Amino acid sequence: MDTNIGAPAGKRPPGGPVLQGDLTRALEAAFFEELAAVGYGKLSIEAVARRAGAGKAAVYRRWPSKQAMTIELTARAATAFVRAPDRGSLREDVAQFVRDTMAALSHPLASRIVPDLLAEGSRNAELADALLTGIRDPRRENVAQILQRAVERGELPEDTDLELCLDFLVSPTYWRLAVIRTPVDDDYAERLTDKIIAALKA
Amino acid sequence: MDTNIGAPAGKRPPGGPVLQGDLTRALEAAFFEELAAVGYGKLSIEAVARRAGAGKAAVYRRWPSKQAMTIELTARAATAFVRAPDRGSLREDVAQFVRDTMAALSHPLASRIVPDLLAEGSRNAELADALLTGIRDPRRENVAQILQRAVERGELPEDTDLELCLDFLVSPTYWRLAVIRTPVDDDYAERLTDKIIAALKA
DNA sequence: GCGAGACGGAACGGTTGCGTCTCGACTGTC
DNA sequence: GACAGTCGAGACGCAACCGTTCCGTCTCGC
Repeated sequence: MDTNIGAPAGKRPPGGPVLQGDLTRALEAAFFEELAAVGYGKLSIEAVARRAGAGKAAVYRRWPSKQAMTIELTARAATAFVRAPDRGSLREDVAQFVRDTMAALSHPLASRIVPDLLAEGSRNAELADALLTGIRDPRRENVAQILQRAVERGELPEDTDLELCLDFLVSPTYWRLAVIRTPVDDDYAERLTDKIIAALKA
Repeated sequence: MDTNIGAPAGKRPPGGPVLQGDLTRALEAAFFEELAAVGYGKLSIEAVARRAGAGKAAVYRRWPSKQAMTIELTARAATAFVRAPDRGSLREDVAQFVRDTMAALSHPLASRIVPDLLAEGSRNAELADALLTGIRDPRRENVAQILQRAVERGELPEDTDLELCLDFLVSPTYWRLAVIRTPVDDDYAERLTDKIIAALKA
């Protein structure tokens, strides 16, 4: 299974001791697999090391705690998915955004990990902060650009309610793939896009 | 804090030994509080008993396991929120549904517990089954009635995509209150209703 | 007011994970 | 080829929780 969420890591930290990059990557993959398998609450460092075929010390040499490991790795993984280039029209921008979101949430690990971390965020302020600034804010900004471009093109009215429209752009896809976990096809994406645009314009 | 999610319980099981109803209710309240505080994965029977000021045996006398306790209590709590009476028009039906959903998800315990259990459901098939048949299916049926009534009134076309419309009815509210956890006001509910209806009709 | 049994509390042996530490083995650099 | 540092493995003491069992007390229905 593809467990490579986000960018690979080399030897880190830059000025510190030389850790084996292969092992670092193996630990990162093991972390995400374990996180998807048991959830943040029951995730143990021991299990991550075991899954990677490593000793516990190899983990503690790289990250001081489960929370620090989670924050660093998820933040890095999330930023790999941020971009929303201008495709010329609101219809195409939204369609592409929906496809991108579906692709991200169709990842078998991501669709289990994301809801779990969000739920954990409601009880763990530091983790919530990291998720907000590392994932929600950049995504939100990108999505806002889609709407702003549409306003400039005259496809949406000047007084468009950005806040509300942002919710509409993401929520149906998230609901479908990460909450009720029902698979989608290309046709669904098309029909969903039509309805989203109708909502944005209302 | 109001921790009374769902209906109260008397002495149960009906034909079994006589358990103290007050204690049963205290244990149920403690269960939901603990579930909201630490999540399903880290919830321990010891902590529930401790929170209720009871011995562990008092819990095990009532429920054989954490999973059984969760399934019984959440299913009971959820069915307390199921109804969608005909209010005469699609606009009013949707507005009421949005208000009901917001009220349910604004409960400080529910907004933490629901996402947590849904995330847990992705790794626990039995729990997922219970949530689906106990919560999703009845809710889904009720929401479908709103749409069917609208079709009969001629407010929606005959070939309305029920599946897709169902997603649109719930997802923005869930997203807002349970995922990004941003409070809403009455005005937000009104504007949200308008956009939902625009999406349904598209 | 009697007896059954539920009550809070505490202890049982067993499991799991914590974070630290110590092995001997291996690796990469100079 | 010497040496510093990482490697897998796992033992360490500590803590939490598991589900069960036993106290002595108290509550309830009869």
